[in-house]
Amino acid sequence: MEDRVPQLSVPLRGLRPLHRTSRKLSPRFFSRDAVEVARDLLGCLLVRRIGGTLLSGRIVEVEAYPGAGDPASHSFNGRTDRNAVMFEPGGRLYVYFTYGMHCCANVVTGRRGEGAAVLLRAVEPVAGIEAMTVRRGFDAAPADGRLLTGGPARLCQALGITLRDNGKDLRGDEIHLLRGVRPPEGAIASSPRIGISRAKGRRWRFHLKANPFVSRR
DNA sequence: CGACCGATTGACT
DNA sequence: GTCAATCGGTCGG
Repeated sequence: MEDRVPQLSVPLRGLRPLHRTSRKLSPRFFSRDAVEVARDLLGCLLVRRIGGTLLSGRIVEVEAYPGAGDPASHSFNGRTDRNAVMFEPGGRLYVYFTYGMHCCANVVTGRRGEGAAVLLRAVEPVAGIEAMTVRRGFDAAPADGRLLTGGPARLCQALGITLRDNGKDLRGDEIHLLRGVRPPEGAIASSPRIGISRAKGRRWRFHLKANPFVSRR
C-alpha cells in the first residue's frame, strides 16, 4: 500500500504500528460517562476485520448521547427493540438504520440500564484504504477525504458496518477499539451535535481541528 | 393498521 | 444553498 497519501494528516507509518503495540480499550474505559468517553475516543483506532481484510481508522469526530434526560437520545423514551443494546453495559456496538438507506454506529457507554452511547461520526483511514474506497463505490480515493469516511453513514459503509453488527462486543476480533495517540487538548474542538434541534446548548460533538476527514467545519 | 419521520447523503439550482 | 430518496421504528387510532 502507498504510504504517502497527501490527504492524510498524520503519516501512516506513525499509526500502523499501533495495530500490534496498542491495547484494546477496556470495559472500564467504556463504563464512564458518555461525554468523557467521547472525548477520549478521539485519536483511538477503530479496527474492523471483514472478509479477510483488515480495515482501520483513527477516530476524528464523535458525538455523545448521555442517556438520562437527553431528548435527542434514542434511549429517551425507554427501551425498545431498536435501542435495546444501548441499555446493556458499556462496550458494545449499537448500530441503527435510518433514512431508509443508512447505518450509523455507536459505542455503548456507562452502566447497564443507563442507555448512553457515543456516535462515531468520522475516521481517518489507517489500514485498508483501498478496500474502503471500493466499499464506498469509488474507483480511486476521492481528493476530499470527507467523501470517503467523513460522516456516520459513510464511515459505516467504508468499514462494512451494518445492522448485522448491532450488539457486537467491541473487544472482539471482528470489530474493536485500540488505544491511540491522545491528541493535545488544544487540538480538540466541541460544538452542538449535528442534525439535533433539541438541546442545542449542549456542545457534545467533539472533533480534531483541521482534520480533513471531519464531516463538517 | 396507517401515518409520520429521521443522530444522512448525493444530486442538483 | 435546496431537495428527494427510501424504509424500519415508533406511536396514534
